[in-house]
Amino acid sequence: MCVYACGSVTKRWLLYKALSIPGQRGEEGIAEHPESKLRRTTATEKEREREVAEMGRSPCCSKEGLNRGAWTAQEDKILTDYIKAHGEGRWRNLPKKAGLKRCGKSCRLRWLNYLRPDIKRGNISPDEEELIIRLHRLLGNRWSLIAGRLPGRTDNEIKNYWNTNLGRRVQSNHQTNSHSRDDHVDPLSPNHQHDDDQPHKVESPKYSETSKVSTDDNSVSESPSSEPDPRLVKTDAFKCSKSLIDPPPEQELHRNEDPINTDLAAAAAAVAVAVDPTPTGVLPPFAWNIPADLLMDDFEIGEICLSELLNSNSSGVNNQDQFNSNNSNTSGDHLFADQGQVQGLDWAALSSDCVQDNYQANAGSNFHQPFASFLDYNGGDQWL
DNA sequence: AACTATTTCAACCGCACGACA
DNA sequence: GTGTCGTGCGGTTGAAATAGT
Repeated sequence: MCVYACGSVTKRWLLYKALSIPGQRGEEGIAEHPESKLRRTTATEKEREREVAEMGRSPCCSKEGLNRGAWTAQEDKILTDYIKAHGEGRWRNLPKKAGLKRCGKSCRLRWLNYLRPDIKRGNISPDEEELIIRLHRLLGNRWSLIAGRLPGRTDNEIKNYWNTNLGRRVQSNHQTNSHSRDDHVDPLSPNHQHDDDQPHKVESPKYSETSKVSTDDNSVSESPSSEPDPRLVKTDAFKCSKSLIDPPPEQELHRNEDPINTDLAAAAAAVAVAVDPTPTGVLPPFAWNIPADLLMDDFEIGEICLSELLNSNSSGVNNQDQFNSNNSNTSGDHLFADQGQVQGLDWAALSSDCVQDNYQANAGSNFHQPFASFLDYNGGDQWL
C-alpha cells in the first residue's frame, strides 16, 4: 500500500540520509533510496528478466550499469544536444551513441515529457482544466489523446494532474451531486464557476484511494453510483487493444463491461481524432468496430454515418477519394454503409479545419445538433 | 524547531501494437 | 506464419516537497 510505503519508508529514508550511508546514483552521486535499490534488484525480478529473455523477448536494455532515477543536468544536455543533431527516434541505440548510461526508453520519456522545446511549463490553466475534464468524459483515461488536444502538455502531466486534482474533485462533486440532484448544477460543467474562484476544502481521501479510483474501478471515476450516466465513458475497458479490433464472442461482451459504453468511448476517441486530425493524429483501429446503428441511435447524426467519418482519411485532403478507395479495397470487415447513405455529405467538412466552418455555415444542416454538440463546439471560437 | 502525514510528479514498468525480415 | 525491433501507452512507484501538528 502506498500509505505504508510513503510513511514508513520515508521515515527510514530520512534516517538513512541522516546516517549518511554512502550510496551513489548518477553522475552527481545522488544517493539512491536503499529500499528502492533493494526492490529493483530482487532475485525474482532478475529471474523474470531471464525468463522473458529465454522466451525470445529481450528486455528493452540491459539494466546493469545504467543510471536510474532522476536525470542530471549534464545528462539532459547530452540528450538534448544529441537529439538536436540527429533527431528523434532510434531510442534503443541512442544512449550508446550519445554516450548516456540510460535505457533508451528512459531517454525517450525524458525527451518527450521534459526536454522537448515545445513543452509548456507552469500550472494548468482553468481553461485547460475544463478541457481535460470534458475530454476525459469523452475519452476516459486516454491520456495521450487528451494530451493531443492540449498543446505543450504531455500525457504524463495530464495523467498526474487528473490523479492528483481532477479525479478527486470529480468524485467528490459526484457525491455532492448525488445528494442534491434537484439543483441541476453540474460543478464540473463548462458553465460552472471555476473551483479556483471558490476555494473549498476537498475532503481528502487517502492517496492510495485516489489511485484506486482510476485503476481498480472499471468505471469512470466520477460514477460510483448504481445509475451510471449512459453517456459516460468506461476507462480500462476500451484500452486500444486487439480485443476491440476483433469482436469478442457474444458472451465475452456481456461478461463484465457494458459494450455500449465501450463502443461509445471508442467512437468518441475516433471522432476526437478524425474531426481535427493533427499531424501526429492517427485514426484508432477500433473505429472499425463501432456498430453503425449504435452510433446513429445514440448520436442522431442523420445523413452522416459516423462510421464514414471515423474511417475518413485523417489527412482530410480528399476524404471522398479515401472513402471510395476504402470501400473498393474491401480490405477489412469494416462497417461502411451503402455509399448512397452518405450522398450529399460535404466531404470537405470532414477535414480538420473545415468542420468548424461547416457547422457555422450550415447551422447543423449537415451536422445535426446532437452530433455537433458531441463534437463539442464551445460556443465561441474554440473547438475541441 | 522537529517530526509526521500528505501531495506532487518524474521516472519506471509491463504490455501491446505495427513494421519488417 | 513467426519472431524481433522500435515505439507508444497507461498504470504504478517512490523521492522530494509541502502542509500540518
